[in-house]
Amino acid sequence: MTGTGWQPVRKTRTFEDVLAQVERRIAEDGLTAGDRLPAERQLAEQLGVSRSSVREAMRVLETLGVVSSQVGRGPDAGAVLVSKPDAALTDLLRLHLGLASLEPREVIDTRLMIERWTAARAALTRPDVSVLAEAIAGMDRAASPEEFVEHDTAFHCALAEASGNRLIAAFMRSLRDSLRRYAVEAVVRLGDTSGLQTDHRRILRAVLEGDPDEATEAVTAHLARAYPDLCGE
Amino acid sequence: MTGTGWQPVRKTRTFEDVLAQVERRIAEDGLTAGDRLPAERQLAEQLGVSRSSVREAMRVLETLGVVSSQVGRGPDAGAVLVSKPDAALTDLLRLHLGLASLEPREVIDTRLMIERWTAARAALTRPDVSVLAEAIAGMDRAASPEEFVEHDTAFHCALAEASGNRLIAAFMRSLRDSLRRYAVEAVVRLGDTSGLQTDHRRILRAVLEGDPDEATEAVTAHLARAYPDLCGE
DNA sequence: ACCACAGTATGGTCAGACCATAGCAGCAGG
DNA sequence: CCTGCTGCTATGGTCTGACCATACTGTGGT
Repeated sequence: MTGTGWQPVRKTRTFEDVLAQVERRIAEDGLTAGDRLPAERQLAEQLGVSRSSVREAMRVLETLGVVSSQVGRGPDAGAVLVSKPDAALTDLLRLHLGLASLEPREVIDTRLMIERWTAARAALTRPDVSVLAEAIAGMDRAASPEEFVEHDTAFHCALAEASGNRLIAAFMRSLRDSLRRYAVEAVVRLGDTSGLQTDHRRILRAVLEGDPDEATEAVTAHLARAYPDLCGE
Repeated sequence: MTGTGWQPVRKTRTFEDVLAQVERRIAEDGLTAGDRLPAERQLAEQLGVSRSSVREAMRVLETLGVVSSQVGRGPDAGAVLVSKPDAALTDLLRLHLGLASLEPREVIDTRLMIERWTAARAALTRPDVSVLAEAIAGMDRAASPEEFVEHDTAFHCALAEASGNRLIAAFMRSLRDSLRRYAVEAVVRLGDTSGLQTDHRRILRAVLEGDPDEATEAVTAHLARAYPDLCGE
């Protein structure tokens, strides 16, 4: 694993073989989140490799949010299959942003794309809007830009959850994590948050009334207000 | 690293400390793709940890598409910073699909979202369409569903590249990799690919004429034809 | 019934060794 | 002077075996 397309003929490393075996076992045995993997020493013996190689494979799986390792003993100890792609996506975005191999504009553009989609979807599914309303109230009470952004994140992530697509929701959470700094900057730059709140209420109203086009329009206007230099086309 | 939000108070493991140090060094020294990291043994000595811990950290960075390790000696040997998020995203999607923690419908929905965005963007930027035309010609020549899907993937990925957003383009490539099986199934199920080709030409025409709304409409109709059971809302 | 304690399986870390690889430096021969 | 071979060396990749901290498990005493 670790990439299907690779031009170099590079010999597969031992830990990659372990990864392939584990993945095969997951597929064949139909393992899902909550199931346990064999212990490291046991797996090493089964596959005829050293524990180091097994550990490196575990590290990869852990990075991808597929397993979680717990020390100690008992039913919850050892390597357990989980489903936490959020951390992996967050790390991915943060590191590539740090490497300057992704520009903020690209990440913010992606966020706009996701927001438009989730808003329209949420308007169609008529979700429970109490979380959204609570987030707006939290922003009203916020005493600092950081606190405002915290509730703002909750609002937009709740919208993403409401869309019913876990992949897109996970992506949204990771994007917000990576963009927290820019979000705070945007709030500070604006100074007044009343315009943003007007947008939030307009989005909430559109979702409540089940009007996907209006919801899309509302989030577009919202992000254009927050990042005026990036949303002009 | 490995996730910013974590409720358990778990003691930071050594390799996580190494990751944090490496990430700090990347940020402080302004390292970018192409720069070299210290050798494993050297890094271990500098940080006062064992080589195993350094290696586990390297495995994480490699999984996230941030470094690439080359054996041997010389300027290209050792751990080099790269920027290859594709493999990481592909592995992420494939594993979570295998774990049944993501359903195909969610991944296909995500694809629809991205396609609509990239088509509209491509129509606005008026890209070089020769690659798109060549992909369509390749599909005309295709002798098998697999070959057809190969050129189809090239077409849609080229559209994503044309949008100018590397993050979204990378996501698109990963989605196509993960969905290859479903794409082939869809082509086989349809039997006749002339309808799909009509769609492709319509998309190309919309991009050529710089009509983003028509481009969006065209890809939506295209995916509705390919996955009729998933695109009804 | 409860509690204290030893047993044990787990992941986490370390030290040290060996291997294959691939560039590099030096030397021998033209 | 140039060319080609050869040994050196730094690199990642792997293995072994050890030790630690942790947290459940079972036992025995109260």
